[in-house]
Amino acid sequence: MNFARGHSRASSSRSVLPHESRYSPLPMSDLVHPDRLRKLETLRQEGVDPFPARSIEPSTTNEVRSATTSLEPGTLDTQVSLTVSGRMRSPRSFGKLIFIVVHDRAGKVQIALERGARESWPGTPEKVFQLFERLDDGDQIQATGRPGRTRKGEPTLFVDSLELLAKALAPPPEKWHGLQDTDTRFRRRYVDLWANDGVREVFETRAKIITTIRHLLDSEKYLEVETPMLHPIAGGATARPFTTHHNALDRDLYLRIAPELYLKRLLVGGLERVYEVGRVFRNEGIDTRHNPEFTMIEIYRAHADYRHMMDLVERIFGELQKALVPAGIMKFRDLDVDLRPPYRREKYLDLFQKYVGGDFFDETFCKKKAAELRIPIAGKPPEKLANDLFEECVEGRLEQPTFIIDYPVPICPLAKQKPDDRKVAERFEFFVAGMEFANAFSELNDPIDQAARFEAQVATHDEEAPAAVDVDYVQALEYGMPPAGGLGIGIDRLVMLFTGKNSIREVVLFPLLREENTGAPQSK
RNA sequence: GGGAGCGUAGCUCAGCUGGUAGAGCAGCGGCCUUUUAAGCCGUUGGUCGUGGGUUCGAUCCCCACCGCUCCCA
Repeated sequence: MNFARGHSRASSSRSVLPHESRYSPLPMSDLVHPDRLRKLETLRQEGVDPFPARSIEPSTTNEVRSATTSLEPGTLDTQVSLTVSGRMRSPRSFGKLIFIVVHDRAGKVQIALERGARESWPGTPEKVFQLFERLDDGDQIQATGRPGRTRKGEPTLFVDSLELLAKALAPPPEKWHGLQDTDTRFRRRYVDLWANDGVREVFETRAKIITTIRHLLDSEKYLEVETPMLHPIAGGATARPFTTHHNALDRDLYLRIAPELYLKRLLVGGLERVYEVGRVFRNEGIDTRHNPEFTMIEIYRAHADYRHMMDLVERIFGELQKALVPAGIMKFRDLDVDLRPPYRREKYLDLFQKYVGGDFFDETFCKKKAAELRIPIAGKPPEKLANDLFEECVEGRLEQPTFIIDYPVPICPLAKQKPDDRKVAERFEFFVAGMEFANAFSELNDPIDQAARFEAQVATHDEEAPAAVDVDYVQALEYGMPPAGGLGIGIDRLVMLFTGKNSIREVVLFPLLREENTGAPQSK
């Protein structure tokens, strides 16, 4: 789409391209700036490659700063020569003195071109000033020079030599406000990451969350595995799958909606403690809490049940809290959330009684209450309606970390019943600030029971139910799966919590967006 | 799915009950050796999201559509 617009710009009266015959057929975006192209051409004519093949391994901006810590303002250390590379921002020219900020992965540092010699230093060569005339805000550059401090004390690299590493033909966003438009931010995440403060930190935190969990599980002797993303039958959760097609096999496949059934096959295989961090795909709407592809971690442990998984959640959240929220208490959506374990454990039916004000299994009560709350009743099975009441009346009130335990059996198709109370299943969900973060149960391992539940699911012909019974999975159970606890945690939500972001799009690097569009009506 | 708001220069935003558009930053031409949102003088740049309607005349009013944000389901 940009291609077409690029063409139209190139052929319009306001052409950006200096040598139209040479450039206009190229599918450049319309962000390419004519002045920048002109400078690029000038550099080429002067024998400077605006996109050189390589650069040297530089010091980080941090290391340059460190080299200045013991220096007095207004001095520089001529005994040291450092090279720093990155994106130049905010060039400020005083004619004989130029300041530039260089951004790299570690942060930023100021560099200075200074015309005229000091006693100890000959100053920046004239040809560097000439090169500067061809540079623009946003270019990738590499500077070598002496660490020092300005009169105001700002750590600064005083430049001996300067190279262009890559010309930026598209201008960067405004230096103070950055990119504000959310849509553009996510479409051009490669700009958002350096043009807006705090964006990169979100993804650094994201990586830290995942490695923290990995380290914990590895230390507890779990094996990290990778199971198929292409599934013959989309099972292990209730959701509509994406469909795809394998040409050689001439067969439809589904992108996985959960890794669960493969991970439990591995329990049958004797691996006993396994986990997988990975993407799952659910063909549903897009909003601030849902992206069609998102990241889950699922953890299975043989000879354990849901109580062990609750303890594991406390260890995981405890580690994350220690690593990311040393104070223990953090703000999330105006709530002060205390993340220090242990966490409250409340029975589902008790919470139902307390907040909904009746009995889960009392259909008459539930219908009356639903009508009061204007929750749609039509066509819903009684347990679904009762659970809707629960979600409406209870979940939002669970501000501090809370385990909801012992769910009614009818809403737990994959969990074992409690031996001493057949009405409830060994299942919990973990809530913080009204949001669900984990879901776990004592896993069903009776192949006969499992086959019957699959069949019942398929018989509903619901769009979110599997289209066929996963006979291979039932067969796996026929070989005997040890008693096991299973746990799933939504990574994106975790990142939202620990970075204080309200939208999943803020914590996914490239969230799915609608097609970019000129606004013209679509032909149907 | 429902409600509210938004879409104007590369970026951030103004634009009064309707008279075909402005600022700051960026760019370009100057001046400037201590800035860090540098400053000063001058200046280029717009299909006002798209399409239709009302009107002598629409960025503004109406309708539809596209996209984004927030709230609700």
